[in-house]
Amino acid sequence: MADVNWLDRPDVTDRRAGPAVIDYELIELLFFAYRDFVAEPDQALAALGFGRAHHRVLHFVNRNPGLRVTDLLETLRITKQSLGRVLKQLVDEGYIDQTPGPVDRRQRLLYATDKGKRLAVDLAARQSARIQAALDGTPPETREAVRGFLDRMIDRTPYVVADDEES
Amino acid sequence: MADVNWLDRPDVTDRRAGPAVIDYELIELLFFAYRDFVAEPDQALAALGFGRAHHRVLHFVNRNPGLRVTDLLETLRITKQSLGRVLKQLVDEGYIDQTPGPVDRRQRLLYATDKGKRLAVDLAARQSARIQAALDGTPPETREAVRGFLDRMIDRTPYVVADDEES
DNA sequence: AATTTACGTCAGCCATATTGACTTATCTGA
DNA sequence: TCAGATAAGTCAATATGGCTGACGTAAATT
Repeated sequence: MADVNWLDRPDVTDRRAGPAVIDYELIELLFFAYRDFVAEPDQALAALGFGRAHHRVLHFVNRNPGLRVTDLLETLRITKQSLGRVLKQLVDEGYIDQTPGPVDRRQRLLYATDKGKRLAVDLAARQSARIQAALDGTPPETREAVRGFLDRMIDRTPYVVADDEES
Repeated sequence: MADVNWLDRPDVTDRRAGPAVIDYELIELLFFAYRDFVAEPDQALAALGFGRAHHRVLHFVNRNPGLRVTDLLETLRITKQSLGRVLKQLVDEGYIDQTPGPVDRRQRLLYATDKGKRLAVDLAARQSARIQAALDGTPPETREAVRGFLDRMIDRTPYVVADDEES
């Protein structure tokens, strides 16, 4: 059952049709790192009957009190219907409050309740601990290099929400 | 519709119950970076009637010719039944070949076909291009810092496959 | 010969996403 | 003022990718 030694392996890929060099190492490290990065919160959430989708919603609401539903849709890049189900559960179970926007009363501004804050912070603390362990003993430049790299991995082209109607 | 400026925001979290400092910035950058990292292959795959699951299987088979089904299960950390579905499609549509193990004939060693290799390389090239763009203009230390960070983000505790029977 | 292993399969379930169509309330601009 | 746009919610159907549980079969191991 010898482990497959994925990391630091020779590149045996047929690259006749591809570019000169493909960074398989970082591609695979990103896959494995992200897999384990989300696995820990997933476990904690499962005990509450929640999933990854609830985590994302609660996280961004907690981080941005008074967030509008539309903002959440753009951030998560999911549809209103997908969000609806998950958000409803979080509201019903007392993790998130909705209040009408003071200026635009069509809006339902979202706030994490105390219970919601506690869960959000608990999950974030686990993930942060993993990050800090991975940075442990490295100079500040390491975190800065990682920060810059991840930042530049993000699409900067403005995201357009798939037109629901108007087509 | 002003964008929510997620990055570099003040930490408004109630941390009474949490650790002194939570690295929200890297937590969120990881989410956004990974979201966009997989979104591009997803689009290309959708045109072929495949999904993210097919991508992962094809990728690791292509990278490790002669991989056993068991190895793939450990790498992806999914069940045999889940793998079965997507693997069968990839085999049926000529992206992956299965051949009996020369020494242990119970094994079905997996190989990407030429067609499979072409798709795998095409997808990897897109992801690699994104990575290279994110590293563009940075010194070699940046890639090394990222590599080390991601590597240390991976769980090192040996993964035990959920006992199917033997319980 | 008995047991274990590698792999596959049937059946059903769940979570998360999708598209499309429609409603309600509210805001905004000509 | 009122027509149209916008914010949000909802119903229904569908797809994908996971899961558990239960079996089956062939081949290797002890």
